[in-house]
Amino acid sequence: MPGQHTLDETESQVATRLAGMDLDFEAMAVTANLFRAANAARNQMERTVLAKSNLTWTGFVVLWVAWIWESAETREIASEAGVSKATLSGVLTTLESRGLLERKRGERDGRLVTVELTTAGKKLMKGLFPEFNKAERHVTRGLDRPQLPAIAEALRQITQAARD
Amino acid sequence: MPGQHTLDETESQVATRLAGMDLDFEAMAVTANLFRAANAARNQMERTVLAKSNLTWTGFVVLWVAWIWESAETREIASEAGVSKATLSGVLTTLESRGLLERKRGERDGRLVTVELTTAGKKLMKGLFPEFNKAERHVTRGLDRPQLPAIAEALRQITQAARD
DNA sequence: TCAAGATCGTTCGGAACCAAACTATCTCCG
DNA sequence: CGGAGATAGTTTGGTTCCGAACGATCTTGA
Repeated sequence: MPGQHTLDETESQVATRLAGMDLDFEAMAVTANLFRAANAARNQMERTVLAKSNLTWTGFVVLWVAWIWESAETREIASEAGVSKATLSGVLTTLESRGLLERKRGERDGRLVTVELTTAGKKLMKGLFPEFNKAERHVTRGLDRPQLPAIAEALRQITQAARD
Repeated sequence: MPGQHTLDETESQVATRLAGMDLDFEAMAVTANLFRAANAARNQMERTVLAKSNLTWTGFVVLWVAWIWESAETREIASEAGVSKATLSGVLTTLESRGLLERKRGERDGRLVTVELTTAGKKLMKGLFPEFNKAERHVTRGLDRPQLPAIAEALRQITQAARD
């Protein structure tokens, strides 16, 4: 497959190309591989799990958050899903039109909108999530099992550090 | 800030909500935090580094790949940047119209297109990348320094495992 | 040599994405 | 009270994003 570089090739090219500059190469390696890993995992899961249900990544995440919290306010969902409220608004419209969730105006506070899965939405998630989890196991299969919690914790630290 | 959950709250809600199901919770924690971390880091860097140069994330990554490899074929760039060739085509048009790079038809193979940064593009990257690296250091500052290479390696493993 | 098939980048249609502007609602305090 | 300001979600305008269909170019094998 010409034109394809291995991870090693890329990283050594980076090292030579940037040699002499005052850079933190270890931090660079962590973030570069963070994005690569997230991207590769996301693509893999879109292809193998989500495509057959005709769901986008964001659509799935939104459904997931609403499913986990039984019922959630939109700004919670936006925050958990990592999208802007503008994006969420559109995605909710899409999912609502497919009958997977419902919007409900807040009764106590008329500005708020609460999201709840429909029966069809719940059914979909119940069937889909175990498959999704299989894919999660698949993409982490190269890691030492006992190492897993430490890696999750390191990633939490990055999330924390990036939030300010 | 009502409607905001901490990471801990979210994860414990997940645990109770999915209790009893036959799931790999440790793999789940790794991937969930992988996406959270990548998202948070990306948003942080877009805001603090890229916004002032009016660059999108993908635009920056594309420039970065072409910069590192001096000159690159589009399918390389698409692969490294983690976007489809369709997306790349549009992004290249945008960046080309801003005078940051140039497309060149392959001479030996008329199907190929090679991308090269213009002087302006090189100058931009030379000034921008050190700042970008500062942000990389920033988002990894919560990690134990000696641990960094191991984390990068774990992320490489995930990338590898997700590629099939 | 020259069709059949592979491979490349672009185009197309539709969803996702965001910042900024906007509407509606609530809160606070004079 | 009631208006000023804060907060919530939607709309708008413009880019990014992808799969699928498409032309153009190269490769292969009879």
